[in-house]
Amino acid sequence: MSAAVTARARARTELEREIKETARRHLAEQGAAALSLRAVARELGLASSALYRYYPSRDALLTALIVDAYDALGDVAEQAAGGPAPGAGARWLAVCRSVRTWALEHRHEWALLYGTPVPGYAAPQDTIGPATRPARVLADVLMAGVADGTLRPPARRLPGPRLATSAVAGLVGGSPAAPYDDLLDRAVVLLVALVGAVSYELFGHSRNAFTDDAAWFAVAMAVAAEGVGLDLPLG
Amino acid sequence: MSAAVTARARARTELEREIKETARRHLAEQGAAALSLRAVARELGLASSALYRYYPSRDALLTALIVDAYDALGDVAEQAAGGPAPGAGARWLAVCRSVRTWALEHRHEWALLYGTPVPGYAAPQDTIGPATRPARVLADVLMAGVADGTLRPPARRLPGPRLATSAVAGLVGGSPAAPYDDLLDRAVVLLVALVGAVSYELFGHSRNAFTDDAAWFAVAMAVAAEGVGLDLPLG
DNA sequence: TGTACATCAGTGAACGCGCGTTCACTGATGTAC
DNA sequence: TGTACATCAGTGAACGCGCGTTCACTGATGTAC
Repeated sequence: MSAAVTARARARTELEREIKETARRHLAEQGAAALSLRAVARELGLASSALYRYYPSRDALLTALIVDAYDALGDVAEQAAGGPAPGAGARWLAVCRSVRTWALEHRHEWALLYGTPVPGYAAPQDTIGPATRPARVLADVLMAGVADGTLRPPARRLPGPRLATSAVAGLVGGSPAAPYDDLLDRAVVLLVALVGAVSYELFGHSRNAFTDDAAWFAVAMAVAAEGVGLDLPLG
Repeated sequence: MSAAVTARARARTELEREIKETARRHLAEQGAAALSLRAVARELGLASSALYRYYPSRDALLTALIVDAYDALGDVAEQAAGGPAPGAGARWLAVCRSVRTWALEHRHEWALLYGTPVPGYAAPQDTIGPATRPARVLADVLMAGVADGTLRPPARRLPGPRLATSAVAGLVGGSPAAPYDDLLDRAVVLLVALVGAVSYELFGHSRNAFTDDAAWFAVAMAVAAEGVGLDLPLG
């Protein structure tokens, strides 16, 4: 047997998939703290020790789930940004809405990405790339907005030195020129408002505060965007 | 013996304090998930069962810590709001800074309040009052800003119906009149931006993004406040 | 094509750990007369 | 002031639970000649 892929290799790939899928379901139902290798093995009818042929530790499995979650969220955001909406404001609003929807459908995965860090767990290198995808999406939308004029320059320049590092500037291919030279410092507020608003709702802090959470979310994104020179098309 | 307070009662009060203090320290060092009754009892030289004379369950102890944390944060925010800074913008910036400072000094307590909800733990009634204190502080600052004219009315009215419920309106003593009639919908963005920015930094998402986290935080609060008609005095 | 050997997935028992909670108990503290 | 009784803080053993990880093993799958 050597038909490019052996039966053993196929079985391995398949079980690898099943393990991750089961783990993801447990994560979705109980949260990261309750994710246990033994429980996953039990459900798959395996000895718990068998999982160590696939992941060297619980943390490794968790890392795989984190990377997948960042990628799923990144896909959703990129797709929304690439939609037909005209202008940076409309595109950003579409991104925000898609992120919120994904978060509502994947509460525990959202918590894993943006909630309290799992104690004792240090995110390894592999997560860094996927984690910056939403920021990249924002960067692209804003740069397009600068290019097509749908991003207003700020009314006045922020005082003091610029604060965004070259890591941030790298996302937009270098620091923008005047009159947008304080754009990077401003822009991260959009990310913070997005993540903050979603977490605020998801973690239960806006309970009983609004008659329509989805509508308020859009308002919040629009209000935050005003400070960045972006007009989000409401209603 | 009945000198108003018996020796037994004094001992009880004292031990109650020690339990909470020890629990709070464990929480601060390890996070909520790692908080264990047995560990607290061990450190105090007690049998673990002894704690049940003081708290009927682990969750009850956790609730006490949550209430205390909300109150500590509320104290800090109220004090900052009552400071000498003139105008709503300066006062709100002072509040934001004090909240951030408290959060940096009490990371796990912040996570307990605004991070991922503890799975299986349902916040009881007792936490609701203390939890709304920061919102009350914001409400007071804004109302003072309306009164003294340091809060700009918005350039244009938000489209659609108002979304804030009467629970929110209650914080400012009823819905504000024109031209501030969409103020409540806008204002919650300040809260979301504050909590969002602090969590973003604390949970590690802004690592390597800024040369000066404290300075950027102020910028972020100022940018968010522009959409609410509030000028924060930077630099 | 057939055989000898190497690889590797999965097993099951074990180690060592810590947890929340219950319960019958003891002995000290407080109270009523 | 002294005695009889009630209250209550704290004990220590036990119940029942689940976890991550290691290790020597077996038997099937794959490979080289």
